[in-house]
Amino acid sequence: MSIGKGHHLHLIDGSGFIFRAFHALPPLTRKSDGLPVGAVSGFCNMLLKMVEGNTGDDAPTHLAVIFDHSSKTFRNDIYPQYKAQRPPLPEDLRPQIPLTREATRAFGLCCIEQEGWEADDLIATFAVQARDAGARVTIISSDKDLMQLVGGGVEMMDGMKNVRIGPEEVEAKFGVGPEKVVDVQALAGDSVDNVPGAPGIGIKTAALLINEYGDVETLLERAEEIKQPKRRQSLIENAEQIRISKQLVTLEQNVPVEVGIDAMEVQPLEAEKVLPFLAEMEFRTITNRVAEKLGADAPTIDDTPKGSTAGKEPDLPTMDHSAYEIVRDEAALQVWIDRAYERGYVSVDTETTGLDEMRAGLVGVCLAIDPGRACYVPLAHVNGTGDLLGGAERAEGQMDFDRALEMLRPMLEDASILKILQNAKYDLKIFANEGITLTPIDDTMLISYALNAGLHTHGMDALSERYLDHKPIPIKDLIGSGKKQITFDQVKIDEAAPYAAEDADITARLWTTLKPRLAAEHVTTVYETMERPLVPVLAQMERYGIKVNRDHLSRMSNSFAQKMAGLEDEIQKLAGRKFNVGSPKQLGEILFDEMGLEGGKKGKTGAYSTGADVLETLAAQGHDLPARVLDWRQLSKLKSTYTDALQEHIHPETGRVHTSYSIAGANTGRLASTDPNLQNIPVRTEEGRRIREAFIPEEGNTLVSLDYSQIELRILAHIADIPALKQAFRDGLDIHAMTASEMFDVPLDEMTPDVRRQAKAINFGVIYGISAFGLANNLRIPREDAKAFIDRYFERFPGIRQYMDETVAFAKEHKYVETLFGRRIHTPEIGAKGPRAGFANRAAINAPIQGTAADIIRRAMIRVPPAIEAAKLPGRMLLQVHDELLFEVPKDAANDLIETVRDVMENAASPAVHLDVPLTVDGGTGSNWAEAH
DNA sequence: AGAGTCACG
DNA sequence: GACGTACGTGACTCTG
Repeated sequence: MSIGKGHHLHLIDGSGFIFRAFHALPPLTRKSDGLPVGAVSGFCNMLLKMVEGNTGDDAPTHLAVIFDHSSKTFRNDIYPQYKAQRPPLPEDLRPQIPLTREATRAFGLCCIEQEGWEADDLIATFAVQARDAGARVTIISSDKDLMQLVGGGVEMMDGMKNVRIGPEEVEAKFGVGPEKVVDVQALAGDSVDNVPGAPGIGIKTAALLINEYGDVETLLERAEEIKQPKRRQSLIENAEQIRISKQLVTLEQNVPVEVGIDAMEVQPLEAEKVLPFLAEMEFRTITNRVAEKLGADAPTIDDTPKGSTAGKEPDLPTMDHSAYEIVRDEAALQVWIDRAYERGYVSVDTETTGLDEMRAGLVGVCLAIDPGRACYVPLAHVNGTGDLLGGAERAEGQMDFDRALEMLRPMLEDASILKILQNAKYDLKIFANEGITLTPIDDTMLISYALNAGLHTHGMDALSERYLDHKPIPIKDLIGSGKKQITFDQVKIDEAAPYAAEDADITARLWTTLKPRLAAEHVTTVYETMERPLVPVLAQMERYGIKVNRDHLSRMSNSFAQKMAGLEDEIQKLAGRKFNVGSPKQLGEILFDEMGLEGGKKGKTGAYSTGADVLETLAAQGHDLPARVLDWRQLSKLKSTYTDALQEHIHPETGRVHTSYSIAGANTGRLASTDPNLQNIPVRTEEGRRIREAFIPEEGNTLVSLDYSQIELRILAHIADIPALKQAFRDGLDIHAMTASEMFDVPLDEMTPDVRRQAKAINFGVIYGISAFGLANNLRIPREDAKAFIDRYFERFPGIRQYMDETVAFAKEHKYVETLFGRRIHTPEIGAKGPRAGFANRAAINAPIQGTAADIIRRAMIRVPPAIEAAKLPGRMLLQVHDELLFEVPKDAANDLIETVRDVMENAASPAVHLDVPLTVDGGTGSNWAEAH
């Protein structure tokens, strides 16, 4: 049924309502776990009123709730300051935002939001579509920006005050009719949204002028005629600003909407959808009211307080592999897509031919609607393994690959359907290969990471066994291992399906179990601001890769090989026999048994230790063999790990190297780079630094490197609250020299490099949870001297000792520590007996510092792509190395890029945290990474 | 598979 | 008083 005459469309301004409910209602938290739900409660009451109150002739036939999607819209391109001064979302409101979406869907209502558009633009578009089709439209909102839409069958209703707003009410407010509202707004401006308007002109004057001249354009053309000098001057001087203001306040009525108004037809309230949601929120009154209205039994609400970690496990149906469906045709797939739309969220998993997203092909897609309801959609399975002549033939019983993706695409890209994944970045990249942008997403791996970093790993198998008490089917059962390993497309569909669908099922179950704990354990903000938004950013960086000069690496490899051969000969001559220089065991025997050198220490395995420190000590005593071995080892390392291995990682089609970042690997919040690790490319030695020369920009471009200066020490100065350090950073002093001066009473202008070096080692030592032994080792000084240094340091900076003690005490009490941004790093080993106690204490001291630095650069990385786009720059972010970001940018835009990114990086802590020390960022450019750094 | 070594922040 | 230690990572090689 198409919308038209006799129909009545209600468009509810969801975002506006949430804010009003949040501020108007007293705070309310869910009894069982403290989750703030006041706004959700107010929102549900409003929805209920909508559903209940609309029974007469005036009842809507169609209804949709519209939400703002993100803050960035075309208006920011026109005017970057638009809504820029808005305070951040209150902490108590943030976790409620997704819940209001859920509430809308639970009430069986159409829930709409769309990337790049404000709710107002969507409302305008739908209102005009419905009006033009001959239907009546009521916009439920009190937002004055929507008043321009009133008239011709469109009216507004203030949902809270229950007041109708027609053309008369609009005129009473603006002094002009609805069609002139934008002109008045353009002149008057709006301080809340940062619309500039004409200074000195308010609504009254604006209305006067518009009534006289008709519209903004005519007014500006004839501005000279205005008698009042102030007004005339303001209009003439601010003409451009007024025109921009009009663009800002004018709602877009032609948004390319993803949902049609026909889909908004009102559905009857379904008890089985709405009651479980209300019960889960623990809204007793509303639950009972709705149950009564529907003639259904009200579900029992269990709101006994749950322990912070011992949340009651949801009752999940048992794993049943035979319940999984294999989807082989369009009709069957459509049923699952419809279910996803009905539910509003869906678990998704992909099966592919390999683990490297840049080379893997999509083999099948799994969907799970709820725990236990999952399917597998085979797409590219083959029979057998193929032969030398070409690929194997396509297996029977699969739907067309492209057709399936075209059917899935709208759902996968639909802003109103949440896609739940385990390790979302992987699937995001696989779908990106097919031109599909998966959004929005939730990631069970990252939910677990936000909750449990430090307690366990966050892979699916580990999470399933831990939280679902279920061991998933091992992939090896299907594809084998070692030489006989096959790829997933060669697995028979009937065998693949239970494994594949199970993964989506497990993901759905993990989400049900873990997601509610985010709010209960107060890490929703961590997840929402530093984990979830990072996924698409990293996916893009990884897919883009960095160009590497193969010839450069190849030449270095050859040169290293020659030098190594020479050293090997020399070493074996010195040893008096042939042996494997790469074998620490053989080397130890040569050095300490055969040559009888002093200092041989056996480790727990009974082998001599031949680490660099041992060899260096021997070399310093004048022994040539260990000195040669050190040289050999350096070359061996550079050759095998870098010049050789890196070449293998150059992608045949892109000519670039595509690393993969693990988001949930490091306990502290740091990223880790793998396959290849691009976070440990040599830089400390001259020889090694030449490897960085192989990392180059595309023709006409340059590499830009921006890195935080001393970020961890700055964070330490802030957290431990050390006035002298904070002041030194504010004054832009050499922090190590200043520390040395303070400790050793040497004036800054008499500082020697060696004294400064010692102070630097102490500064770093503090970050690591200093010990006399560690410092002595590092500086190669007697332990007593190291201890004296540390005592002196604590004496001069007493806050450091206090920070260390307090952090360990906090860890002992809570079994976790926290970064400034609320990231929790669990410290289960704290309080252990024996040598592990020291480890745990130092890790606890280090984690808030390292973790806060990691949080800051994560925040920067999330803000960089939109900032680059807002500045209309062509640059791309390529790599992250803990405190450094590397970019590729056309040469003529390099300076602008540095300016833009530096601003983002230096202000990345704001507004969540105000640091007492400035963050400073150094930038450089070059035709390779060595130059740029 | 684990230990040893060494590259980075 | 002894324990044995700098924090966080990943890749490669040897070895059993």
